[in-house]
Amino acid sequence: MAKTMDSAAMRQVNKKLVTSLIYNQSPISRIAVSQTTGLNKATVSSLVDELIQSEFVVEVGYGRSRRGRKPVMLEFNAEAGYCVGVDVQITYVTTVLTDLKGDVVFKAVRPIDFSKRQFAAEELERVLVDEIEAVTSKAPSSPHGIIGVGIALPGMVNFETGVAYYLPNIEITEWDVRGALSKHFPFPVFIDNDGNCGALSAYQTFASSPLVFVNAGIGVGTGIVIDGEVFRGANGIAGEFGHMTISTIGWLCRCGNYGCWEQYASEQALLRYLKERGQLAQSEDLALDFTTLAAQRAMRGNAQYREAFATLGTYLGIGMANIANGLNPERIVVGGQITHGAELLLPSIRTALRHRSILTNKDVAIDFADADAVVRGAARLCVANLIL
Amino acid sequence: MAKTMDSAAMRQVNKKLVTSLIYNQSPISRIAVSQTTGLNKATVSSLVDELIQSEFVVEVGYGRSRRGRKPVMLEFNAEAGYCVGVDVQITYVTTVLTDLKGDVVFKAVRPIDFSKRQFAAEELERVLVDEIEAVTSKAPSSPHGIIGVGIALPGMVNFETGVAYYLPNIEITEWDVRGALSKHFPFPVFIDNDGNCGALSAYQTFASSPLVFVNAGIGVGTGIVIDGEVFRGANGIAGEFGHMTISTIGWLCRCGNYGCWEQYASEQALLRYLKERGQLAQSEDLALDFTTLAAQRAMRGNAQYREAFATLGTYLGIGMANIANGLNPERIVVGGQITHGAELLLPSIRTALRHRSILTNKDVAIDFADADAVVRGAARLCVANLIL
DNA sequence: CTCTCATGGTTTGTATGCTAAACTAAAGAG
DNA sequence: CTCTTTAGTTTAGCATACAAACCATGAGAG
Repeated sequence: MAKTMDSAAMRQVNKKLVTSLIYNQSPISRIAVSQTTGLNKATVSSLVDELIQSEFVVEVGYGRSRRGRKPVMLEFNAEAGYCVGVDVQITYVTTVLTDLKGDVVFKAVRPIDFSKRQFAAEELERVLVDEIEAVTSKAPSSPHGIIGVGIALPGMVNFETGVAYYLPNIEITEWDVRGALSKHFPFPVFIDNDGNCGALSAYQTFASSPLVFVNAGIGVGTGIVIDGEVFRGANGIAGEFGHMTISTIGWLCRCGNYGCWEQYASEQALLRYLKERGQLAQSEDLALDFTTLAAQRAMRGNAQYREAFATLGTYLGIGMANIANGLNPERIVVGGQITHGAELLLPSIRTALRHRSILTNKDVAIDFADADAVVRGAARLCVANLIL
Repeated sequence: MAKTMDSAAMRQVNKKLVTSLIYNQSPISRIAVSQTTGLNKATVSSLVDELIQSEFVVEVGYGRSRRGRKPVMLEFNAEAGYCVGVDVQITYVTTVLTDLKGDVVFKAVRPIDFSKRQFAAEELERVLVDEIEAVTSKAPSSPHGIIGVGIALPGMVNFETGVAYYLPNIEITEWDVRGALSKHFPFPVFIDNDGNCGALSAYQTFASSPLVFVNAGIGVGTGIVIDGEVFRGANGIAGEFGHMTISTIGWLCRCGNYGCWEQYASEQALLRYLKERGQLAQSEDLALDFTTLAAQRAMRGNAQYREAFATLGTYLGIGMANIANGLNPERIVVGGQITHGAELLLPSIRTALRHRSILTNKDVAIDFADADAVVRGAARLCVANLIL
């Protein structure tokens, strides 16, 4: 049943609203909070008192006013606690410690090539426990300590249950990540698809709604954020636009289908475009820094490389146009390894969008995320679910 | 700013919850409402009193209980008021009067071929006013009278502002429908895209979330309902999956793009498939009952016609798989003229979905809507926005 | 047929949390 | 120094939900 309201729930709603406002608009005075939310200033004072009590908010001196008493400025206390974020990729695991504002305090990258051999879930579990322990030991002491850990996984996961259905490449199925990790840690464990994590961190940066994150690396995944919430669909597996058919008789995809977008807009695709142009041997395989190096060559003026990126951009744009037509997002953010070629891709992405989407979607805002987007989004899971 | 809560808002939330429950689960007792919502029975009694006072709910006798006092059964009073729904299509305008439950009380179809000549907005306005007046005069007297009119339009419209951006085929742009009609009627006027209206009526039938409605007629439009709310995107034009590229070098679409889904999954497409198979002359054009007649031939065993429908079904399924992968809907409902060939289409739709979508999306529920889905959804706009 | 008790629904008292308005605090202007 | 403006707190009042006591009703036991 949908949620009922009572005074406790009412206060919770208002408290969240005030918290979010202070979080996003610091420094801000009580009176400004009252005015922008519409809440009575007495109510705001009382809510702020609670937030100060719990140390999530601090008073940071006085602001300006043309006449009369100066406002007391409030700020969200980023150091009230810390979050752990983990990004599990096929070739490495990145772990970060962030403050509550999402700023990275400590970061560790551990190379592990899941594509080389079969990994057992227990083995990955030990790696994760190690990395999380290493990172939490770096956390400064704080009122709330480590509030939680968020884990971004490359595959189909259920955020609600904490179970990973299926991680392709890593070849792990039906793994209860939350159950496994909760045994080791006193704080809550969140898991999500890496595309969703990227979307969450992009939302923190841009606050656009709806926002679509396109995670283009070895494959293509997407995440959708609507009104600040990750959109998960009926079974928690929404956002797999990477397996959208854009060419009915196209390339065979690892999913068994033909003509999936990810066959045309991923690093794998870039590799193929370069092979087609005779720039790489057929035996060549994806290295970790493949796109970075390819982008460097293209930037140095190699016409074949530039064309390969242009082609990739066109196909990225075609898929983005499809999504734009369907969801009419306010903004699309591109992340993943492919962003190393951002400047090379953007013109052809824009062209494809203008040709292939309708009305205002032609001019949808496009941005590129930085390399840490996914792992910061993973850490963000804690803040999004526990505080805001 | 997001919404704040006060006691009035709290009551409104709870009242809506109780209203919806009675609306959907009639007949139901106060105690059952209390138990399923979790609201205190005193609260339920007080809310129900208000609903009875305003005549939206009536007591309809006693239910059963194993021992003790019999429960007083409550029912939503479908005759407390009436809604008008209008479906503007290229060849006709359908107008219905429905009760608050959405049952059609009166229906009128007026053939008007917008494709034959240029229609001015004023001309269409007069038609709509005529039809709405005709239909409202049939409304039985009721406590709340006509609560509103909802208009489904085939094009890009802004639900919030009541302005139609662009109606292709009818060739009307930037028309303030709400402003024009509000002058003539005392009740509120809602407009929406026909796909969204279909989605809304499908949601009433199935209550699945997320739900996608695919409106396949002359073109293909879609509507998305998430948690009972139509998803409209940033500018109110979400749901144009009909212009999703499924073949990058495919047929030219009227939108200027190549390979749009609607070029492969609409009645226009069926016409082309039949021409390709030599079953129709190249000069043949779409008649109003084209698909109905074609389906009849196919059902009578004409192999060429059957294949044409199978091809159409495959392409419908490809687009549906794309949407399913991206949105992971609980259910996809197909509506529009194409549903006259439902039985012929379903097997190939299912096959395409199984091949082209991932995990649970392979088995997403598929249903076909009846012919009145869009116009009932238009009427539903009133109930959805004014009562529930 | 009467008593008991389970079940449905109402009444009453209380707690919570919001708002409005009065009040206090502080600072610039004249 | 006083007035006025702005920020924030205190107080009083109100709406609403909840809990518990209370009333109403009917089936089953005896």
